[in-house]
Amino acid sequence: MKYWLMKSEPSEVSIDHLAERPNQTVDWWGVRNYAARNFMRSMKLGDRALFYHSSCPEPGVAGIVEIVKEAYPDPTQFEAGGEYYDPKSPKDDPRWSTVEVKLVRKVKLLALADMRTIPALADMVILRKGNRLSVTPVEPAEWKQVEGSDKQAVTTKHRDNRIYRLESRIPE
DNA sequence: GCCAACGTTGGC
DNA sequence: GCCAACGTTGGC
Repeated sequence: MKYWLMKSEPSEVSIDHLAERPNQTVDWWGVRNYAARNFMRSMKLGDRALFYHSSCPEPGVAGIVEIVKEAYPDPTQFEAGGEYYDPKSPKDDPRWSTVEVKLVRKVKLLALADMRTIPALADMVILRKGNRLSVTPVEPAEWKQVEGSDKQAVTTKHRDNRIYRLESRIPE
């Protein structure tokens, strides 16, 4: 299984759109960049992706999604007059692809500003200067770091005065 | 709104 | 194939 990061503008599709429709899959149409497209074409069923909010007041990782349908031709490239129409895309060899995802879970927002302070994430593609790719690969160690970032360590003192640490998931 | 960084286009 | 001009992304 591979890991990815996929950007979405919350004004278009936010993590709450997915959370409100838990069983609905989301078609990731509209990618018009070859590098991002190639990453989508290499995605496999069951791969997971960080759902990233971009171009918004607080950019960052808002959730985790799973790939539920592998790459197929993006229908919007053939919609004449549409915003994503590409007249140069051959019908018999479509230029643009899309995948479908579904929500695994929402996470407590891991803000971009905070990601920059986490040493384990220093090499993330998304954090590199000038990076604009809307779909990027994520290293397993980076994934582990982000995936666990909304687990809060709770310290409890018991009667015997020993200290126990529990991992508890923060709601939302 | 600014601007850095990158991708795409098209003339040559 | 080069590269200048232009367009887009996206954080700030």
